[in-house]
Amino acid sequence: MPELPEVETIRRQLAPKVAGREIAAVEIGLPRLLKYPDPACFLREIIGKRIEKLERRGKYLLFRLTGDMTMIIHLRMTGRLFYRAADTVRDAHTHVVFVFDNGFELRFADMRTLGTLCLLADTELGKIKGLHEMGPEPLTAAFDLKYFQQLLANKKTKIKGLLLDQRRIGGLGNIYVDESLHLAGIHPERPAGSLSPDEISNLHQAINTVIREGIEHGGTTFRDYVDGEGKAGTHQHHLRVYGRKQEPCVTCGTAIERKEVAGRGSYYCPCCQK
DNA sequence: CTTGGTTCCTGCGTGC
DNA sequence: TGCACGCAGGAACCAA
Repeated sequence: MPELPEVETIRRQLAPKVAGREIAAVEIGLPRLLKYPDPACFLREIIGKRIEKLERRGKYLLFRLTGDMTMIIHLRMTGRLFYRAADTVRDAHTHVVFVFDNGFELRFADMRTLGTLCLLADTELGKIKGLHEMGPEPLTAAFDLKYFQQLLANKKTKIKGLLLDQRRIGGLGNIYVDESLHLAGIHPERPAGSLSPDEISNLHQAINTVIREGIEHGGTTFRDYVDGEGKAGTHQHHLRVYGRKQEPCVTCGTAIERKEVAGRGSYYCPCCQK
């Protein structure tokens, strides 16, 4: 499942390839993935546009186009983007193909088809609520300790649920939240407001650490994620708890437990996460 | 303000 | 070997 480090890896890899490319044609195999505008309008607007640069905000990819327009892609669970020569065999579940002016294509493939594509004028980007209302991201100046302290203060909600809320912090998903909580030694069900100042500081640092490590390792390939060339990341070899049910904790050797918290499968060490 | 449930979707693991 | 079932979960949405 692509979270901030996976989407950033894709962005870094695709950016130099798609920047400057003109979109000569688009093949829409599964129209319902185009959430806005309707497919006919989408086609009419995007043909002939050039990609000026590729940006990312949280888990969204932003294709900045000529004519002050932006195409927004969210990969959700199993979405993938591939930059491939037009004469190569298409990957399974390829649903939308952007044909460039240089013999290459950008292909959107998605096994579960939960991913979304939108095309908007820059002035109407506010229509994408998840983007517009997104909180600050780890590793940015806005996500400082003071912001994080205020975020947790007096909150009764479980810390895991709070960390997953994109309106509060942008880009975290299930894997990196579990990793952050383990690194900081905090149980996922702790009420957010119950964390001590030291715990808040440790967790803040842990979030930045796991996100930085995730990016350095080219993302986590737990099941489906691959980058723009179809290559797996390597961070799965560095996971501390996620997916390690009944395996020994890397810190204390206690068997890792799995439990549903905030509606998500959650892994934690019952010994070092209190 | 909050939390919890539902929906979307399909490959795969499990159990019989 | 085959089949039914339920799980995986990001985010929008709704109800309480």
